[in-house]
Amino acid sequence: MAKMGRPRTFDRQKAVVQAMHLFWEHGYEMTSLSQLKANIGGGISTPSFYAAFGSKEELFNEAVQCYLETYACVTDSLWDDEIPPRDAVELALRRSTKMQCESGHPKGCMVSLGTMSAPTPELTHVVEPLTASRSRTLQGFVRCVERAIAMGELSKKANARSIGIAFNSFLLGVSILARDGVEASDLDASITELMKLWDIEVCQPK
Amino acid sequence: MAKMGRPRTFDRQKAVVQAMHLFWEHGYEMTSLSQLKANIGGGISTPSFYAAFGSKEELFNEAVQCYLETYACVTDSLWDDEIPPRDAVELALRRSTKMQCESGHPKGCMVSLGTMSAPTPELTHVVEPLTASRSRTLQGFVRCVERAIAMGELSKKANARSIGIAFNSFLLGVSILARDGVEASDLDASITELMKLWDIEVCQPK
DNA sequence: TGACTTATAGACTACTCGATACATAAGTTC
DNA sequence: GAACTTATGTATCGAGTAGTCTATAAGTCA
Repeated sequence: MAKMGRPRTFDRQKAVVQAMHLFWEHGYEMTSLSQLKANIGGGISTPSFYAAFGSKEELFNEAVQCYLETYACVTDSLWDDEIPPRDAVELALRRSTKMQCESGHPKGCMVSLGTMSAPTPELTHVVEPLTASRSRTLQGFVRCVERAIAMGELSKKANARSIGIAFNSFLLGVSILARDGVEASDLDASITELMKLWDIEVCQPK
Repeated sequence: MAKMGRPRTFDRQKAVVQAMHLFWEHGYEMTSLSQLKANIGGGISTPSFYAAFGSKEELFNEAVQCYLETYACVTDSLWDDEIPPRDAVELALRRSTKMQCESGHPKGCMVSLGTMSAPTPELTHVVEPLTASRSRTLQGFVRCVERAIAMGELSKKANARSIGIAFNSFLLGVSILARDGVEASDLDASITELMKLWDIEVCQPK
């Protein structure tokens, strides 16, 4: 049975993607309803917007969900136990950096740059999924180091949390550098340097 | 000769510092005139604000200048040729991280977090001093690595720009981690790990 | 055909934004 | 004292914010 009532003049899923790009670029608060309406299916009216999405906040949540299910997957290797931990870390860094510098969408990572998106305490909950995702990624890096220690690849003396924070902090910084226009090749080369941090912790053969 | 006219009811320099803290926390756009007025000397009126500072943008510029001349000095070691380059890098990282986690002002670095402060192209110039400062800091890190190579401390094969980007990206990430509530001690420990990146590039004695 | 359902368009609400006009208050200088 | 200078308070501006009301258009179902 087909849907009843007057059909929508725009593609709802495409609209969520367009909204995601706007929120990604400008943050939650700085993306206005006018911008969103203007960029959805060649422009829609206010009631159409509210009928389709409920509110700005609900659309933001959908956009974040969409981001997490697509672009954010570049760091999935951090939780893949099939991949050797060193490769998992390097893959996450290289894939994420490459994604953040791609054309066709805003530079940087929506999750990282979302720190400033809701500067007032009342709006903290809006941006909570982003905070949670950052926390999860940090845990992912730490987890890989822990796995390497458990496997005997890294020394038992290695500080998993400190090393994990180092990799994670580097990756967060990439968002800002990508926004500032640093070339993807430069960032990729700096990952090669950063990975030496791993190699220096490797257990020396006796 | 004392100043003519009715005296101001608030301390202008203190007001700039208070404004700096607000801009630091919320960014340029998300800091409203109401907030600024309310937080200056127990509350001032609109005309008093404009008489004293000209406009929101001019006050922001003053606040940025104030930041650069005070808090931002934590990375000054990067341009101090009296300090051995490795120490200069480590000092900049540790001092900046410590400052970013201090209480008494917003967490993170105003310069780093200012990326998102002016999301529209028309406002890019407002935030230009912050962009310039980020670029300068990156150059500072690269410069230290170059100095170490010239001194023979680091291998001639070392890629100064890549290594500099790695240190700089880490430090940019610290702003986001500090906002997210990561402990200063954890960040400091991760600096210890990161500095191994330097040591691995050191010329091996033959 | 007519009842039902959903989306649309235009007008409008209450509020906040940054910024200004005008009259007045509070000082210094002569 | 009067003239001058600067800051202040009240009241307001036009624009933009998120969101709502009412009526109508455009479909499906019986």
